[in-house]
Amino acid sequence: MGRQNLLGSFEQMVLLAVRQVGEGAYAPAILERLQATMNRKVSRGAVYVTLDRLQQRGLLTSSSAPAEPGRGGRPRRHVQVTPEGIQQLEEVRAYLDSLWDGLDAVQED
Amino acid sequence: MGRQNLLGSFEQMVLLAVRQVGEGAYAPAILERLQATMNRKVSRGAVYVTLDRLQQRGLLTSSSAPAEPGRGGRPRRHVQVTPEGIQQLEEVRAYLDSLWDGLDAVQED
DNA sequence: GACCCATGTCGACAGTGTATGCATGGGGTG
DNA sequence: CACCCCATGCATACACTGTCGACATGGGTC
Repeated sequence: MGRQNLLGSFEQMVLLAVRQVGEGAYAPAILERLQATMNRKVSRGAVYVTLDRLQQRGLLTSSSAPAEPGRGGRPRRHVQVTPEGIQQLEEVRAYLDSLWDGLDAVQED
Repeated sequence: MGRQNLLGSFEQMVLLAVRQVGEGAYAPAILERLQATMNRKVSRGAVYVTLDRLQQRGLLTSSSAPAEPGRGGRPRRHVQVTPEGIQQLEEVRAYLDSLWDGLDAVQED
């Protein structure tokens, strides 16, 4: 069983975007942040599905915000990264950092 | 077609491990490096398959080394990351760095 | 040549990445 | 207040990645 899975690349980015957006983080805002960073289109569905899966794994929690005033729409789903989520983010980063170590200097060839 | 895919987490790690091992990089050595870094078991198959896929995408090249002396075995398959591979590694890292920006400082809450 | 070890390759299946399209809930407008 | 519209969210589908276990191959050793 791969129950010790690493976060995927996109999952990491979504979690990080959630943290960056902060307080009222919800899908559309996260999406925008992602697109701005990666400089390319990201589909809404991709974000929602990833958010769902992350939540099922306990890496983030969500709460339904009581509908925004102004232009209508369904109540927003606010998400927040859990400590566990933060921990996993840091874990992957540590691995990558460790593997990058020493590689920046010598750009072979 | 998702032909503009990001490197997955594991793919990144494999590519980085290849670069770290350097010259005679081949699966078992890469595997060992990976396990040491992640501090957990990684199956040999996972490494080989990933190496294959990465090669098919042109992110690394391989050459069959004329069998090692000493204790027998099949000829080793030496791999090397291509410039394109390096570029993609840097791209993902840039995105992640960008998203991490500002999150280390304030761990309030 | 029987056995063993180091490598490499296959095939299968779960998990992640991504897109398209449907569902829902209010706000305007006539 | 019926309808259209827009902002969100959700569901489905399918390709790509992550992982494993088992099988294949090629040389040493005895």
